Amino acid sequence: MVAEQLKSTRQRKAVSNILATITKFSSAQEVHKLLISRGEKVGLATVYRTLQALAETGAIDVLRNDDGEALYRACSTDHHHHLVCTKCNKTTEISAPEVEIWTEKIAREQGYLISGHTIEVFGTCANCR
Amino acid sequence: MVAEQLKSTRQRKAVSNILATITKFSSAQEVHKLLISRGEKVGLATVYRTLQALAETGAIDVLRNDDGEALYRACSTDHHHHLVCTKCNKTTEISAPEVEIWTEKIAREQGYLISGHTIEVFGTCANCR
DNA sequence: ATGAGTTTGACAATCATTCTCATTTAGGTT
DNA sequence: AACCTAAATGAGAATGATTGTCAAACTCAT
Repeated sequence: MVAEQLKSTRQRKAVSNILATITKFSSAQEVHKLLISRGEKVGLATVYRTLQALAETGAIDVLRNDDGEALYRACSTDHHHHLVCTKCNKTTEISAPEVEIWTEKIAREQGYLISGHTIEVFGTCANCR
Repeated sequence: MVAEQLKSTRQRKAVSNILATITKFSSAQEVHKLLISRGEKVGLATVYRTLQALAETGAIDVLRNDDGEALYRACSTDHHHHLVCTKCNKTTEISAPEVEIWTEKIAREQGYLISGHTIEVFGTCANCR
């Protein structure tokens, strides 16, 4: 299990740059369209690969919408969760130390070895009300 | 918006019966295979439709695995969350009043009108360790 | 500048899920 | 019991996100 070294390419920079300007969770398809509309030439498969790679390193966050599509967003690097607007996908990061602790406790009680958890809160943001 | 009345069909009963015997989250495809292997003649599309219908009424729970596939399971009807084994998909229901409260608080602080939330804890169960 | 290993892109291939529509059925009505 | 009509089913086509393929282009240490 050797650590992968990601090479710095024009395409990867473009994806990272776009992500830095978006505050909502976006699908690979959306990111790709944005890139194209900006005049960046990047293949769709490359966008998929880049987003997945970034997600694996923890550089960006992933979640699934109701249709099972993967949505990505650049976030702070420390552990946190999300408050997501179901209308516009706008996202607010939230942290919840107490919930983390609860999670650990529950798992231990049931004999599980925790590998991760998902906590997303969905609703309508102030703007979309 | 008139309430739909679901007719009682052989196929729907078969799906419900199978679900009652499964304690892990299963995909529509898996449920379909199980039905077939039991000699039940049910179309794949019907399994999909039935599972979705059941999920909509809240009769069964849905969640998405890492690949974005929808997984279903018959659960208790009151509000709860899940501890899911990532190896075998075995599931333990958990309830978390304190987390519900926290959820409400956070949303209110951020001006969101909550529509729902997802809390799933993933790990390896005692058997799969 | 060079070479090995990565990455990319165009497009084909997957695969879960949904759609279509002709045929069958459930459940209420005579 | 035969009838009616909306709902449900099934077989297969269609969709659409995601992944695989592989030759060509690129990165980066030397």
